[in-house]
Amino acid sequence: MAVTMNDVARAAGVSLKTVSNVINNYEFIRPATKQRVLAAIEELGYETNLTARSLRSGKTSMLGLVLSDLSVPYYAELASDIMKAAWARGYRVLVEQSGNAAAHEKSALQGQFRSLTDGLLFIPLSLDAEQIIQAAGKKPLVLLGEFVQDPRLDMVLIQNHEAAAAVTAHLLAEGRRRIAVLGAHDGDTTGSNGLRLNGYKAALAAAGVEYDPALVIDCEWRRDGGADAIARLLDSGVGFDAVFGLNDVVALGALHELLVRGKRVPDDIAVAGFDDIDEARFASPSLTTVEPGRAEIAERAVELLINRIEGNGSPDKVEQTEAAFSLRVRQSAP
Amino acid sequence: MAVTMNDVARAAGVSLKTVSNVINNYEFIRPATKQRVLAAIEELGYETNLTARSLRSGKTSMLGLVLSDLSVPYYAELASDIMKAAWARGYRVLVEQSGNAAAHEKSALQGQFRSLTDGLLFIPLSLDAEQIIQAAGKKPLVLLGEFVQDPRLDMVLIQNHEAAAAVTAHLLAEGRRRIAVLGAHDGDTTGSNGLRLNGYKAALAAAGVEYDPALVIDCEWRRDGGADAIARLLDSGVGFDAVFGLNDVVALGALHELLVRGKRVPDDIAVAGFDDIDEARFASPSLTTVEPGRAEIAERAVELLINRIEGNGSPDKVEQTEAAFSLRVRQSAP
DNA sequence: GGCCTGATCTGCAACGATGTATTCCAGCAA
DNA sequence: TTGCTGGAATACATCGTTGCAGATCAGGCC
Repeated sequence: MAVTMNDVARAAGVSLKTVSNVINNYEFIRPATKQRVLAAIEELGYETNLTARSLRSGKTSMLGLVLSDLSVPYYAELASDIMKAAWARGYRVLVEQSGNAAAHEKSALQGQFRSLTDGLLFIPLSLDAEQIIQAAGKKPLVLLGEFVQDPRLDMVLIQNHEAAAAVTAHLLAEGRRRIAVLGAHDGDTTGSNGLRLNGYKAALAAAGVEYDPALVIDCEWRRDGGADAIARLLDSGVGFDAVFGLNDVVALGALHELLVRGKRVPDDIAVAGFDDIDEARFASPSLTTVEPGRAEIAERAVELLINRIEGNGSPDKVEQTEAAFSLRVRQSAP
Repeated sequence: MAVTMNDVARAAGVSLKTVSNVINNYEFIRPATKQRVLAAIEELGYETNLTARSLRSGKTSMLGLVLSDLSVPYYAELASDIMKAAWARGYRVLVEQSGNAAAHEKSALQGQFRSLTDGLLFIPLSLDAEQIIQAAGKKPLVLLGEFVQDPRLDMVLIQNHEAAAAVTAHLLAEGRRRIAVLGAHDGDTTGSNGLRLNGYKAALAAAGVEYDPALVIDCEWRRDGGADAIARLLDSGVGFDAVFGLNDVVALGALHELLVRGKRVPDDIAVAGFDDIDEARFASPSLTTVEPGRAEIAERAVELLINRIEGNGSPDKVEQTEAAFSLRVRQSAP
């Protein structure tokens, strides 16, 4: 079997507990003893059994990350950043794909998944704040600001409204007046879709341009969703001179379909997205979009969660921070 | 604190071990007792402590997945598939990003990461077979057939050679004769780069077309790598009428740069890739590529690894399977 | 010398589950 | 009645660590 602390202790001629103390950097250990223990560890090739440590200490040094699906580029890139940030602080990340199913999200919040982690980073898509508060246990939980907003929960937010307004304002400044929105339903007011739609409306209003519900097309936030949506819009005969995809893959799907249909981008129709995934820079034409502060979100969320876990900071004060966004103007909407 | 088996046992008026037996579906339990225990579990909201179970049983029900970076689309999509396949069999996946660093890969093979998992799925990029065998412990290990090939190791392979040959043959059949290759060095013979390059050479030879080392440009397997590489090629003045990016992002980076430079694709230059990431279908023009059997790879690798873990199948026989690939002809090289 | 202090190290219990061995008991054959 | 069988439940040890309380010992001070 594997080498245990007991073996190391025997080899070094000290007690098991002293080995434990050495490993945990206990202050009062004679240098000579420490050397002896470290030598024995080296010689035997001892590795701490993390499972046993977890059981005893009640900590797993793992953060849970709940998102819909890693095959969504924005989430994959965010997950990568989060894992690096966690790694740098001595934590690992266990990813759970909810597939955007409410039941699955709920089980991730309370089930055994929870017991494997010291805290959760959660990108809710189906559950609302009330359900989250209901389902969540006592362990630290930080929401990543996509859909849900609530004063009772720690979260790191995207400036959905402001960023969407900035994109829209940019399109308006270019002279576009009929800007289609893909990925929201006319009535939406909450969630990323609603918040971004409202940002869009606000920018229109600020520019004195009339809001036309016929330009708002709902779709799945996927490439094929964007392609379908723009196809429907084209077929409907409603006129438009720009497209704002509420995320990049929707915009890219739409861009593809526009080009297939022989539209010139940006000459006939400008296209803009939201997320600034790596792909946006290399699309043809490259995609104008908004960078929501992904690196900052990952960094802050991990930091906040770990502070909660380790009991740093003010425990009673709910922390809500917003990441800084920035517009990335590229060829699709120069 | 959390509810333990002991609490459940007390509530149900049975011994702790009986609760354990119920949970583990032990055969001989009176239905009435089982009911009582289940009721108590329900009432108290008991959840198995997986850490304790792991310590006692020596199994974590977690698979490790070591890859370079989740922000690489192919890996993200593969990881998503793998997680679903594992989930369906009652396992979770713990992802470790090696960042393509040998030291990091090595530590993932032997370090504490290993002790958290029952087995490892490994996509080696820096280590060779010898190093892997040296570093790997006794726990099950399945390589995902990207770079390394060795008769001593379990693995699920991509048909790098054949698939690359198929792509090349397709370009040749179109009448292309000067096909640039991006992502390999002229001398490469091993690894995905070498194997794919060899497939390319074989297809050229089969068609009686001369191999020109000047058309082989090495680069990082990233979008910007592909863009840089094609820029260098264009600047060098070497003539070419097609580009084979050894993976999709390289091809897409090249495609972007070609269009920026005013080349018409596919009229002036055809472009093909390798991987069939979702993005390939929606690029403009859409990217001709080869689907390496990603879903099958994920499924088989997980199945094989779990069989190893659970001791099914023939333990002495090294398992090596190849996934079926298929060419996806799209606009960039019709 | 006796006592106190603080550095250093040790022993034991405990985290929450499972494996093994054992007990208990009803049913049935002898 | 006795003995046996096998279903059903249990007791106890155990996985490898860490927390806690305590033991040991040298040095300083009265």
